[in-house]
Amino acid sequence: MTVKTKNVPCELCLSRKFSMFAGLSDEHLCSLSDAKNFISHKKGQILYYEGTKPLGVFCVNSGVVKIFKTASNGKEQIIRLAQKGDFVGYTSLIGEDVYSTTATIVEDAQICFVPKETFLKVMSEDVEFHRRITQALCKDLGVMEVKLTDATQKTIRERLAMTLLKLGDSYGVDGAESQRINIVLTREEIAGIVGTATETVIRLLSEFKKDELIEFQGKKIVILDKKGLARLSDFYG
Amino acid sequence: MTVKTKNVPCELCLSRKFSMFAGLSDEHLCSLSDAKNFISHKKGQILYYEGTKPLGVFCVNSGVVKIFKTASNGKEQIIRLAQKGDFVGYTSLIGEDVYSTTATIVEDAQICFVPKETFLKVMSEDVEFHRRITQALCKDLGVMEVKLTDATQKTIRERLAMTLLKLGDSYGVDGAESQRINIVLTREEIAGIVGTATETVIRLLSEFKKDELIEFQGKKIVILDKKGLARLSDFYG
DNA sequence: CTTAAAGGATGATATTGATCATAGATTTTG
DNA sequence: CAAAATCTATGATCAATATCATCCTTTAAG
Repeated sequence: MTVKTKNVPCELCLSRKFSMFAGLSDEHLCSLSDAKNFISHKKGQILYYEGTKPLGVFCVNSGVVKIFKTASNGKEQIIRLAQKGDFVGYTSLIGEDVYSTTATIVEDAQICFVPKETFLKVMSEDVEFHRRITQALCKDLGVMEVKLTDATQKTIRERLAMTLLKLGDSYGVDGAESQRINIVLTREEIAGIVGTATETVIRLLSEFKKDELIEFQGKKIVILDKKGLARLSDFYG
Repeated sequence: MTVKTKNVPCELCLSRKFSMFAGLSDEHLCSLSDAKNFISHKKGQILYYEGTKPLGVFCVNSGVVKIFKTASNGKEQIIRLAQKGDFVGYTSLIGEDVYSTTATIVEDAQICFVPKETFLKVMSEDVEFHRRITQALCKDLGVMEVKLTDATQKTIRERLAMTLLKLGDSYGVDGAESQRINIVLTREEIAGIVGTATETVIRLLSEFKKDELIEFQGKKIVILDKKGLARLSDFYG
């Protein structure tokens, strides 16, 4: 169930400092603080559905959100995972379009909802903020270009190895000789990131485990051999 | 060879009206006109290479430009084709990054080059223009999401059928019962759009031809049965 | 606490599509 | 105009991976 907790003022919000809201004037921070809603979400809840109209922007304070498209065969293609400090749903809002994706909670999350008017107002008044957004969009486009190229030109094994390394970068907790990916994803969700069938992920993960590239700790994956995975993920290595 | 022709002033440029430059003030148009370079490019020439630093933005007046990434296996993944009115290379410029793609001429083109400073100045001074750019970026992101999803979830046959339909939309010349795709692409380039091997494209195209979905007119493809292709391109049809 | 549902694992099988090889057709170039 | 280069075409083969089926394990729900 969604729980509206007492609003933490944006001025005091820690995750803000990692977000595009960093650098806003006090005035704009206050108008955000006033207008926003701070809401706790449980795993599985839905932030928005593909095809519906954006009413505002979500700003992730904690937890993880998956943003995906549902393909015509019913499978989910995960476009990205959003965590602390990330904005969700702003492209559709700014692009004045319906949501091109669906967003659901993967790990219990606390998320601020900033209404459309407030967000657009800040954006139009703070040129620097607008510029940061534009830049972020450009970076995102670059990332998507790489994803598309990888999707068509790399094998599933390579893409899975890459995916693990990237998850390690974003959610990794480093140990002595290993890195635990500190997020629980089902095999189906990993398949949704890689863009493959669930069974294939299961098989390849056991192969990686047999080859001592990774191991399982409960529901989490531990990377044992980063270089090995990197070698696998590249075409020539 | 690149030929610098007499600059057509932006005020009088027809293709401008289809571009994001539409709606600029006379003052900004003039500063563009003064700073830009109008250059004729021949097929095969290169606008920029992946990994190099953007020095400005290209605005296509006529002709066709392909924008692609080179995968680690050496194959080209075409990200998009740009034609009259399209901007090329602005994401890397705005994102303050090196080019993420390479751009080359597919059909003889006339292209304006607007230097970085001029472009950024206009962008910072004209909020509306900035907003249009931001919106275009959002749309582009939406397009890339669809492309990624299709790349992982659709078959090559489906993607090729889709590609033909989209090329028809962008470059089609309608006849009585058919639509000629009025652009010359090699099978290798089509493969680069679809994200597959050249041989596969050749085989599938002959299959489509045998099934009377398309025919060849010289080096161009004519769509005979749009609905048939649409049915093929969808998962359930 | 028992049952149902979801997730994970594994085998068998089929198919798609990549790769390699070769050859003809067309275009470009010296 | 001849030679080289590029493009198209087609066959043969093979590997990767999707799909289907089944079973076991874990988690969630009544």
